[in-house]
Amino acid sequence: MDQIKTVSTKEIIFNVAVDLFSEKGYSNVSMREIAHAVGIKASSLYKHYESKEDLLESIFAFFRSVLDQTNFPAAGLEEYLKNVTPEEYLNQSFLLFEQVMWNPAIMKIAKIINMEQQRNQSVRQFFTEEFIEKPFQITKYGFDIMLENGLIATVDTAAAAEEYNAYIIYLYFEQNFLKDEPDMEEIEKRMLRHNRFFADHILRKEGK
Amino acid sequence: MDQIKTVSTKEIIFNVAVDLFSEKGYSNVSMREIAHAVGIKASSLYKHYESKEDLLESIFAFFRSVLDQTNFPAAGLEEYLKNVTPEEYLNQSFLLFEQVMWNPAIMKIAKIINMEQQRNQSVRQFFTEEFIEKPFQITKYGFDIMLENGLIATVDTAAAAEEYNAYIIYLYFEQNFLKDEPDMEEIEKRMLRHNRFFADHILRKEGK
DNA sequence: ATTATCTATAGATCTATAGATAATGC
DNA sequence: ATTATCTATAGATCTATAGATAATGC
Repeated sequence: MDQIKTVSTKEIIFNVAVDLFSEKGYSNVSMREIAHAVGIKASSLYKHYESKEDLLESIFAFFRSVLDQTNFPAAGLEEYLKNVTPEEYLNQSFLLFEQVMWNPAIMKIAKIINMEQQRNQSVRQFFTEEFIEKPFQITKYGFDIMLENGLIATVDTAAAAEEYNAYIIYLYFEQNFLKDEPDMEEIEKRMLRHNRFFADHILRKEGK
Repeated sequence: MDQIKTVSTKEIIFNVAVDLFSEKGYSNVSMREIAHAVGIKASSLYKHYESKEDLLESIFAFFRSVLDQTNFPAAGLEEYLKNVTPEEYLNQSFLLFEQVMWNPAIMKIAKIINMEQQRNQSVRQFFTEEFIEKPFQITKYGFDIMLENGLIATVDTAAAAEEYNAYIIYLYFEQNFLKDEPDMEEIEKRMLRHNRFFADHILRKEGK
């Protein structure tokens, strides 16, 4: 039995605000402009959100909740890694990452955070943790396991993990923050090339 | 015969604006606030700059002129490359890059551009060219020469150049856009590690 | 009956200009 | 004499609230 999902006015306001804030920046979007795009008057917005700041905070809260729900499965990783090549593992990891971070709503919010970082230090801190620190830990952990099992060449796994993730974050910066419209096809192509390049030059054992 | 460099009010306004815009974002800084930091009244600003937008444009113009003046010397590169190791070359290139891009004023303006990208597409385009496209061309050119001369391992120089620069841009993003105060010592340390890691794993010829 | 929207508007703030006054340069 | 600053203020715009009116749910 399917249930029809009706979109509440509150949700419409939320989505319109994400669109406009990500395109023009928080300060350059007025409540009147949001209301007009929704199809109501500015004063009516205040029935749904206490203030403009509250609206922004709810966007950040959504971002937090999405990332909080995302747990990259660490359990079973050891077993899994025995049955794949390093390149396959990297490609598989990218699929998980892609679902979360290369998701349209999240990309827009990341753009807002990037523009409005000075406004909310705790959100920027959260973004840094989720986007830089956690991926580093997970990537290093995977490399450590592969190294222990003799599946990859001897390498400084911390340096390798940082180098590996740097490219991904660079790609996000280039495509999501510097371009009007990210090109998902190009992104996937370049990620696959990155994974192959990295697997071939950093991880591959001599003669293999 | 030394000449004392007196700083004009116009220059003071410029510097104060760069500081405030980079800290709070263009839209969150009022002309009154700038004037107060300079020590004059807001109306007096208009003797020096036609408008707030004009002030921002002059900051972007300064950014353009600094980068336009910077020409990485391509002439003589072939000869130079014969007498250094790949790692030494990368370290040397970083010194040039550091002087331009890891310079306090340029870093602040880059931060403004990052925050206000939606405001001025031509500046963002210029930033992309100078920060991503040109460095890629130069880096690839250097790798090509070294490859021709048999100084490095056989490698896809385009992929290698992109990978190499991605880390540098990532580091800029992390330190200049995500942190309050970039740590120059840490940046140099990590750049040197990056160069060594890259030279060892990507460029180094077998058995060398 | 309750909730969502509207009109009208307060009060703050922002950019920019007009014209008076003070400071500077020859 | 010219240039830089000031005071005063116009005119626009922005967030948010008060209270009236319309729409919705039981």
